[in-house]
Amino acid sequence: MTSSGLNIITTLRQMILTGELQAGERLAEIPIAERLHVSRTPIRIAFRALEQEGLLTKLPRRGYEVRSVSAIDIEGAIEVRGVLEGLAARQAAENGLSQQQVDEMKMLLTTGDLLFADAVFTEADVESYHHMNQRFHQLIIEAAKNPAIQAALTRNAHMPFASVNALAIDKNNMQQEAKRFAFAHQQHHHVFHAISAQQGARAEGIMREHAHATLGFDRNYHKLEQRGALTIFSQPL
Amino acid sequence: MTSSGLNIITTLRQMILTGELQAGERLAEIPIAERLHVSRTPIRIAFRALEQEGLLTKLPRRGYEVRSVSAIDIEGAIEVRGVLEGLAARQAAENGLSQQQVDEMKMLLTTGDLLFADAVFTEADVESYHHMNQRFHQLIIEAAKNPAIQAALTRNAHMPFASVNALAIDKNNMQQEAKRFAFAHQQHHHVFHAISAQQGARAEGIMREHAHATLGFDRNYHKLEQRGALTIFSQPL
DNA sequence: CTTCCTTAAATTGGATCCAATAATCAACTT
DNA sequence: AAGTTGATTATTGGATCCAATTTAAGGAAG
Repeated sequence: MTSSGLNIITTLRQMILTGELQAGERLAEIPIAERLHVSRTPIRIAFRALEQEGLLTKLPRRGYEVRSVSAIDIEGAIEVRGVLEGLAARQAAENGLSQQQVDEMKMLLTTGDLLFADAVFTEADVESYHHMNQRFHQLIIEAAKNPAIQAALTRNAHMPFASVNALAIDKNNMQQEAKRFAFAHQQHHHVFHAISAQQGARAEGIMREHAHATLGFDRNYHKLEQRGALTIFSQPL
Repeated sequence: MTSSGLNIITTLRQMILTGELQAGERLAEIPIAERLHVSRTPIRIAFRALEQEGLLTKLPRRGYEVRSVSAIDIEGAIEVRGVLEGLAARQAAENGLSQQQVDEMKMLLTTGDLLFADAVFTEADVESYHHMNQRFHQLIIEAAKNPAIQAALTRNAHMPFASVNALAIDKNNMQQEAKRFAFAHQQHHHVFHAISAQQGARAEGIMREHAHATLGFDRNYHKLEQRGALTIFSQPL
């Protein structure tokens, strides 16, 4: 009885995203199969799926390796997410929000506001913000009613985040980071306002810019990464 | 010795795209395996891959089915492609084209021009245009130097085209169709001009609009489809 | 000491076998 | 006659086996 209640693809994806399997690490079927106490069959399927997701790169006759991405790759993926979520925001504005969606968004925005009401911003707050933020973005994508957006995003979502692991924050400088988060959250308010007012073009523009808030703020995240103090969201702020 | 020189995923993808496997058709592993003279293993891998590509939908305990998409899905996917290729055009403009890329694009544009120089526009011309067009778009994506764009597009490329098969043209009305193609080709010229002039925003705008040329021109393609006179490109015009 | 050739190990790809589970159909009971 | 229950079938998921191929290593010869 293997311990995993969930399927192998999910397990492996988590192992990559959490950094348990490091970027550049070479993966062969048999060792991984033994490590997860399953046979090669599900591993083979998982490797191919993860390759399509962009988390693994196939090496001709040497298995797969965890994809490592450059800063350029990350910036490129952020641009892509920007235009996709921008499109989502515009279509959401065009479609209009349901009352239920409006209510939930207001609730999420208030939740975020409260995080910045306190004087201090802790790592626990980052976690809370992350959950709130994730749901907020998901709501807009749902409101766009365009399944192709979600499809394109899933392909991209994890892509840039295989090499680094977790939140794009400098844990040693939380005061500074709090300002970044607060700014990003202001953009949430503006996006919500634009969508509510059916201002599609404006909503799109804000959302595109908002994508850069993920980590484009200052470009020194490479240094942070090397210091091990960096963590990167697999979802935009 | 299996006959297929190419891999199973490609084979199945072609069968779906050409309509040999029809939209809504239910696919079980064993029958398909026998039909392609391979074992279940490669079929299982292929089904999952094709599911991720968006060509197949999984049915809980009943196998897979060829995804059928609605007109709304198609329009949504066109919007997505619009923003992605728009981004590509903008980044291409920002990066600038190499001399080699300029030369090839000019060559492609000339090739297209010649197709419309004749009085008549034949189905063979459509085929020629298709090849030229595909290369033109690919060149812009390459020039963008953003691998995330290509990744997001592959996920989307086939999505809307599982239900219909081939070219988005009304074969019974080639004169009219020729005008559509000619217009789309003019947009190619404009995009090329904007990119060459490093006008990123303009290049992006034209490209976004150009996506609609794929079939958004007149919205009666549903009727055409029902008449069996419709065919849809798996690449934009 | 270096280089080339031969051989063994590693590794993937495909085929088949076995188990688990859900769907379908038929029979039996009320 | 209809509904329910049980059995059979269909179908997927995982494990193991076999073949093909490539890489790596080691030994022999120059």
